[in-house]
Amino acid sequence: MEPASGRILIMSDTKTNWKKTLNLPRTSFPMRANLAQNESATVKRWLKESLYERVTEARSGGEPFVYHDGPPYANGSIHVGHLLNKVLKDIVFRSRLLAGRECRFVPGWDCHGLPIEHKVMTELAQSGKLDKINSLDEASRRMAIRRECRKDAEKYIKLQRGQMQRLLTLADYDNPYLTMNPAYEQRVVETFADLVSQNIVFRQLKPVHWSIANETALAEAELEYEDRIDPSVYVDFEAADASAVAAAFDTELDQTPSFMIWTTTPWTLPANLAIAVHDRLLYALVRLDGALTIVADELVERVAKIGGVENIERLATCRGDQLAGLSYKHPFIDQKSPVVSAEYVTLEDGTGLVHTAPGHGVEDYGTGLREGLDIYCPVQGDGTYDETVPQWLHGLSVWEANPKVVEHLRSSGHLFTSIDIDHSYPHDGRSKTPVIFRATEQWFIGVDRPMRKGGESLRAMAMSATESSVKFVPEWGRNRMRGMLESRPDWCISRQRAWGLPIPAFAMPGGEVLMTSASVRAVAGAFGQRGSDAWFTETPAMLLADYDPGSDPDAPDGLDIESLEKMHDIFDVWFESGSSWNAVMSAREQGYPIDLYSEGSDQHRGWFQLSLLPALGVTGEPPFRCLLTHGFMVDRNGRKMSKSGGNALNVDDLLKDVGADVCRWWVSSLAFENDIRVDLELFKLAGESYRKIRNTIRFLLSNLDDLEKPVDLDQICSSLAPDSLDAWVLSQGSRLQTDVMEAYENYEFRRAHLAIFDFCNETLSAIYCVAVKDRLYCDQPDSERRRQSQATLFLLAELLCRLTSPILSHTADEAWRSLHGDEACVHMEILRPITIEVDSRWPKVLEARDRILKALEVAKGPDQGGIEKSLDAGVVLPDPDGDLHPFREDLESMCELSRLRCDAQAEMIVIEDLRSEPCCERSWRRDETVSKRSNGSLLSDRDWEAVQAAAQ
RNA sequence: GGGCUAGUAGCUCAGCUGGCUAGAGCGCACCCCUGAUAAGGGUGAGGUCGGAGGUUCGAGUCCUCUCUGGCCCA
Repeated sequence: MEPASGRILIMSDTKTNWKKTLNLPRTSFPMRANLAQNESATVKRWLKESLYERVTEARSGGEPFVYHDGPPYANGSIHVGHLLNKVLKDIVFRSRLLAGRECRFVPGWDCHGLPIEHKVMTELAQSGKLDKINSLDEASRRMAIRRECRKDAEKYIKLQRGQMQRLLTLADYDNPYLTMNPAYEQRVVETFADLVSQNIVFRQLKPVHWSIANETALAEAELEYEDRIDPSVYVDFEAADASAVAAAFDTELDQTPSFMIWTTTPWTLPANLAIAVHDRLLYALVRLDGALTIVADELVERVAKIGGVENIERLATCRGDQLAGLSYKHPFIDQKSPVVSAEYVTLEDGTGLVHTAPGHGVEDYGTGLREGLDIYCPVQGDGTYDETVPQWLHGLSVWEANPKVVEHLRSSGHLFTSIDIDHSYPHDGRSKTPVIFRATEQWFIGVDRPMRKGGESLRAMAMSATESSVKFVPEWGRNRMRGMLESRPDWCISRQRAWGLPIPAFAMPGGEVLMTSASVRAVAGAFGQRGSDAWFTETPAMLLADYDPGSDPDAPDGLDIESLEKMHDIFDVWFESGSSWNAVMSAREQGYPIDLYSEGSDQHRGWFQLSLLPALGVTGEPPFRCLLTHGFMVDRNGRKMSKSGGNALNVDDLLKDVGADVCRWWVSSLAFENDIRVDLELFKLAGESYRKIRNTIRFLLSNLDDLEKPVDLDQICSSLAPDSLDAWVLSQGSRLQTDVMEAYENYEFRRAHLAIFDFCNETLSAIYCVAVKDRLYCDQPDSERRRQSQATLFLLAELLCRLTSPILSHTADEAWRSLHGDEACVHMEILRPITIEVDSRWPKVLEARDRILKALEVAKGPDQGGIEKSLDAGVVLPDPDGDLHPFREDLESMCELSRLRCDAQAEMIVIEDLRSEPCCERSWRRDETVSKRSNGSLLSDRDWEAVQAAAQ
């Protein structure tokens, strides 16, 4: 743009390349992180340098923080959920180390259990090896399976360990805990021995979810509910005594009525031992197309409609309690059974009269116990009937039996009607086959049994611990835990599989069982020495070599070790992981109770609760002081993620694509207690803000090239003038440090993340770095002003490296090494307090900056003068109190102005157009001191002096 | 079906015990810089706070119901 006419135009006589005379940024710290490649090198270097050992050693003597890793299952590749979990834990661990706490982190893996065994069995079947294994004797067969399972677990531990390390997590990966290690197994069994001594372990016949495919009892956690079509049958059970029924209804009868029941599992009818009614419900005696039957009064019309009945004739009604005590004849077995009352009878489905088979249902079982019924279960482990059922059902599987039973009822005239229904039915999560309820002998830990020591029950102790002595993050975890404890049944700890830790019980010839605290402890010792394989390879006498019945007060009478036989149950894997506070933390003398357990919110019922119960039984104290939970991953539409759903993200790809530090930065940005939306886009977004941090650090580093390092923090802080920009930015840094460390302390990683981001984005990038660019680039290299800002930049760089190191563990280390040389490692650092005096008028200065920037924006308008660059502008700033004047020079830099004048008389900001004034060729500022120099160039005083000094 | 929990700008989130014209960052639009340059700076436009009732002088914030998700159970 041409200057206005009449002004003096000063032109330079030279065409010097001034760029060469500037102190421009230089650094080896690249803008492009190339994380995928460089992070792998970092992982290797940390391992080579034994970082975990060195840093944990260096922190010994600090205030202890006891942290315990929950074991993931050693099966398959890690998924995004693991990524979240492990990164959160690593942020906790590293931030505690940064705070100078003594802390260790032992990673662990859950190795036993059905999922591995099922997979191994499937693979063995596919490769044709299963037939050979099945031909072995039972002990050898189990050993063969166990060997395969162990290999499989080891394979995945190795894979997952590599993946977790690739996430830049720091842990004692050389000495992890594995639930299949002998030392671990010993501790688990010892934990069990303590519970046995508390008198709360017992054996009982109980219907359990039974997987026919795997021939084992299943825990709730192993079930999946899926839709399934079953025959829904309405069956007439003929009353045994018509006159008794007539009396109950207070009427007269001309034929024998039936009780109509409803079930979707006709195969359980051979085990029917009762009909349950509700005391307070009203029941009707009705004639349905001529047949006399009894149904809940409210359901008569619905039932009749389902059966296609045309004529409904209500004869009488009575309450359920009138029916209880009557009896009926089984439709195809020669027996009479009672009508009983039960609270769980509802009018939602069926007829209001509930078919009760105590061997095939949890509620039925409860009723059976109360009414003194047999817990009768004619179905064997393989899902076929035994010899106690009618001949025509012998040997049939329950699924084959369903249509046969229906047909039989139809032909005998007992079937009112049958329709197929589609309903939610429990399935074995692994084999995807439907499960049945079946009564079997199982081992339990009783949650309501009084313990020998103290007389309290586990449930009572757990409730009280939940109420008061455990901290929950977030707080609603307490409610959740409480609700789950209130409703939990006795803990069934036995499983009928090969791949697990044997429950050390021995059968005596008379049917009695040897399992005392001392005998269990003896077997634990054997496991510790020889591993739990010993159960399959050794005799009872060998396993009990250290057991002396003579000194065991609980030993059964007439015990003869030689005549014992090993029993075949193994522990629920939850009992193994639930003993980790003992098998890992106590065993390694890390302390008890543990300061923090942190897992997904599903673990309220899982690991948290199942660690709490054994620990209370053994120590009387909860194993943890604080429970931290995170939510679950959902896809971009908020739907759950699953491998089978096809919406899961592959972690290996993610790491290749965006890098671990970006993933970690993303994790730190989450409100992790809620559901977490995961999508590649969101990682890319995190990548953008990661780059902002990286570039800010890069700017700091690149201006330290010619600075003598290190810089003494305390010396700089005490030498800075409180009204200097450097003092201001360091005071902001000090506050950042306090905020971030407090956020880390309280597991508010998001707060730390935002504080760090805002500091880089606003405090540094937008304000401080912009302001000091001119002095860094144009001042003489060793000018006091420049050196002071460089020292400040150095301290800021160190601060950012330290504060980001728990999150950006690779990048922070990379920057630290750029600052201190390749031998250094930021993760060895602890924080130091920053004390600096700062002028209290700084908020006013920043507020003035905002006003000036807005005024400049207005001045851009074509009708307002059209000054588009701030260096073309001068500003007159109202300063009635003289508060701003001391900051004049810094404020000028912060707004990138050529001139700023504070004026006590001015009433509003005035923008001066300086475009007609000479511009310094080197600094591009329109400074008052710009003039033509002896070599013909146009330079300001400062720049002219700098050029001359450099020339010497 | 039950317990716990979430639903605020396109996105990620703040909004404590009810009192503001509902905030921030990213993204977006426009502009500047080209000596942080596959960078940097400035300004600005975006919301009936899932929906419907109710309590209150006043509700994103309390109550009831409801819709859509998540975890754990049945």
